[in-house]
Amino acid sequence: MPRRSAAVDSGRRARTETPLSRDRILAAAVGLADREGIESLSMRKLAHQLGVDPMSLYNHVRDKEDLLDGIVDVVVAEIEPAANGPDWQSTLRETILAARRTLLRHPWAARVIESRAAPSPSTLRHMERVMDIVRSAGFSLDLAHHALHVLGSRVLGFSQDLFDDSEDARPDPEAAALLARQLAVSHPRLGELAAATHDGGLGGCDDDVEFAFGLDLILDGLDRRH
Amino acid sequence: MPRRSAAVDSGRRARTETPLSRDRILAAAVGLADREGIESLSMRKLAHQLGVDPMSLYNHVRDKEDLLDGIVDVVVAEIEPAANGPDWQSTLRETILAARRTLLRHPWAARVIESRAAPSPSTLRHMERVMDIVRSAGFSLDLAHHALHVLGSRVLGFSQDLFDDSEDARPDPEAAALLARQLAVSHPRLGELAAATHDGGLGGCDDDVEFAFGLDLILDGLDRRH
DNA sequence: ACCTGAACACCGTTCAAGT
DNA sequence: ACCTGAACACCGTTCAAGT
Repeated sequence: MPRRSAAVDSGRRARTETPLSRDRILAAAVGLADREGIESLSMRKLAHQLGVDPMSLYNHVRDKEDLLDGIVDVVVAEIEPAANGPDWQSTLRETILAARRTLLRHPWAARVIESRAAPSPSTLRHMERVMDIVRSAGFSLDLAHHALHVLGSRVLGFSQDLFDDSEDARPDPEAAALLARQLAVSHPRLGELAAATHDGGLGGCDDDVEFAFGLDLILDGLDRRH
Repeated sequence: MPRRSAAVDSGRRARTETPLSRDRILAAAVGLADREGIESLSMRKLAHQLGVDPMSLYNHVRDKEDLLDGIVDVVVAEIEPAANGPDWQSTLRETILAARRTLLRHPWAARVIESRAAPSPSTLRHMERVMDIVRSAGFSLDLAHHALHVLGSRVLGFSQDLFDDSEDARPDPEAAALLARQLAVSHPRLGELAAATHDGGLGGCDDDVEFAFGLDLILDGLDRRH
């Protein structure tokens, strides 16, 4: 019975609202991933949310891989181009920080980008911008190439902080202190690090500060090799 | 009928061969992932390969997440510690290259490591080694902390080359040349890069060279800030 | 041309039952 | 203590049928 009423809804929607389209599907998929996490993004749930039969999606999307390619392209296209700064460092820095801001809005996106075999059109456009900045600054083709590699995932705004530092992944203060004391026994070098941070755990660092440190270190290194 | 004979086999095995254990399960899982890829690693296939009922695994492993935690720990434990070199740079370099060699043997491992929320015991041991190298070299706690972050996934041997450069992902030469000409129209900076590489495609770079370039750039940068 | 529903071949895991 | 099988609640996708 809910089945039937859903079918009626979808019939109504198809006539009175915008019909199904690839863009509408991709937008809904991004929204679903933002709201419920990427692991909750299934063809079936996505169809349900659009008020449509699961198989209807396949008229606009080849398969789930194609859907993932599509939402990556949508997200990367959100990265706003940076204005030209006084030197290549500041333009490149702003470009990469703009990418980071976009990726922080879609926390699932970094992982999905990594899982794609090839760059999407918007990703190519973004890489082109990065290459243009360094080539215009006079980098040799070879150094520009190295730059693209060493900047790695930073080009797309994520630095691969391997473990979860997020607020809600942190234990409460006394648990963190206990952990730090235990760590100090078996892993003294990590222990002293944990003891020095604000909350006594291994997390608790400022991601923005760490990202900027790494980015500037790389920009400096490239400048010296330039 | 195959069902029944499998049950008999498993009964036989349980008496004549080593019984099921967490270690045996993890070893089989690593082997399965090595041979057929991580996407083929399911609880059901793993049980089948061990000649055992799927649910038997749950006596030694809490759930699939626990299994993934386990195989990450096994792989990272394979990283051999580096001997002390003449300076901290060479010791750290060798430690990170050792990690890279291990991760290259298990191409699926980098992605699984990234998906874990917290470092495994062997990962902590490895990070402890890295921290010990820089602290023994006189790095301040703060700089050592930054170092761990900026080295990022390189500590575990992967540099996050975002897109597939592998041999078999490369198109044939004439197709690559065509792609390069098309790229040159819409993305001139990427086009000139593609034209300059050996096969005319965007891939075709030497991953080892790129990894070493990035690693040395970071080591130099850390040295200057030291 | 687009949408649908039934069906197939998979998943991970709970639970009650066996030894 | 360990193992098992049936069962549940999911997946992605093929295919034949509808409009």
